[in-house]
Amino acid sequence: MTFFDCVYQAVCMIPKGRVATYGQIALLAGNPRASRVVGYALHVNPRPGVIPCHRVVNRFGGLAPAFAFGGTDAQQRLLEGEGVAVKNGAVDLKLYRWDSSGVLLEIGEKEGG
DNA sequence: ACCATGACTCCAT
DNA sequence: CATGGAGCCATGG
Repeated sequence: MTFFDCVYQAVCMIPKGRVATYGQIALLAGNPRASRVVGYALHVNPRPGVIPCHRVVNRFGGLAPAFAFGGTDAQQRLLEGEGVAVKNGAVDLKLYRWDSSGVLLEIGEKEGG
């Protein structure tokens, strides 16, 4: 089990029609400072089609400059297909940002009981 | 084995 | 408010 795997799991937790930031994924993965590694984990994206990396954006809601499946355009199309409006290559986090706080609590229960 | 790079983000000045 | 530095983990030469 590597940090990458944790990232993939966290990304898979993102519900449809919502988006999450690298910071959130990094936090769920266990390292709130590893946001950079999260991007890299998605960059290599060993499981395209299984990992909804298109639901991952930066803290500004900006899409990825090098989407693994095809490109930034592909990510936008996927998001729009889920009902997420994309403007100028970015989404409204205030509208679509996924509330991972609930998941954090679940993790805490598993960790500490 | 070592050095450099990368879909980022927070902190200090 | 804007700029610069550090942290994280894995991959490639």
